[in-house]
Amino acid sequence: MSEDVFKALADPTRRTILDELAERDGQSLFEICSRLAMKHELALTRQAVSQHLAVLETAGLVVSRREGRYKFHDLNTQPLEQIVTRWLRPRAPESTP
Amino acid sequence: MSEDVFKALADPTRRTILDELAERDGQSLFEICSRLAMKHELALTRQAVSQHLAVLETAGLVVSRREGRYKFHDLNTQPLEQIVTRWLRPRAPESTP
DNA sequence: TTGATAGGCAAGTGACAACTTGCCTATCGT
DNA sequence: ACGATAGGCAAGTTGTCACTTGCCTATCAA
Repeated sequence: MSEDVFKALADPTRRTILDELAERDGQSLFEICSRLAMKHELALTRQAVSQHLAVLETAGLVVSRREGRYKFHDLNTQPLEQIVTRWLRPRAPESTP
Repeated sequence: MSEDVFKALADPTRRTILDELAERDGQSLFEICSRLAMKHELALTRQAVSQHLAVLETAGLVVSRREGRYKFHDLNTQPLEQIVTRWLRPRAPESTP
């Protein structure tokens, strides 16, 4: 459902998480936590980030894979494509008549 | 600010308004109200729709022009383009190595 | 000028979402 | 086995957002 995608993108912290995953795929929860703290001065608890990741995963924007006690997260940009084409009408060099 | 764009797109009613403006540009507040009621069974007050339009206008997704006692609203898809390219990395035929 | 129409401003309410706190489970190293 | 590390679950709180209600301004028609 694209509803979940829009709701997931509504939060600035979640968008920053997507930025970080776009920069480097396959990060664990703790890696994302420290990156948010270091690079973005976002001092969130581990649970807060975990909940954000759950929202992103429900939206399909993040895919996770478990390996042992680690859980790695990957970015999935596929749900983004449909949300733009929703209002972008076929391009005409001039505006519509 | 793209922050406003994401917040504007977070609400399903606002997305429906964008749908209606994509279908027909230059609608007044009352036209949008009745369209939401007729086509989408969204029985909102005039003020509710007006507030939604204000949010969309702040985000730059809707541009309005006043003529007499009427205020016409037009869709502007330009702010949408940047929000996609934010995470869409350069395309490779296969997945990243 | 009066009434009707199109829209605006501001305070109040209810619901949801972000975040925290506290506790619990699972995997790895020694 | 034991401690440490990586993560999960659930309840509570606070703030924000969507929506309503009530009143006010501006334009047009008669």
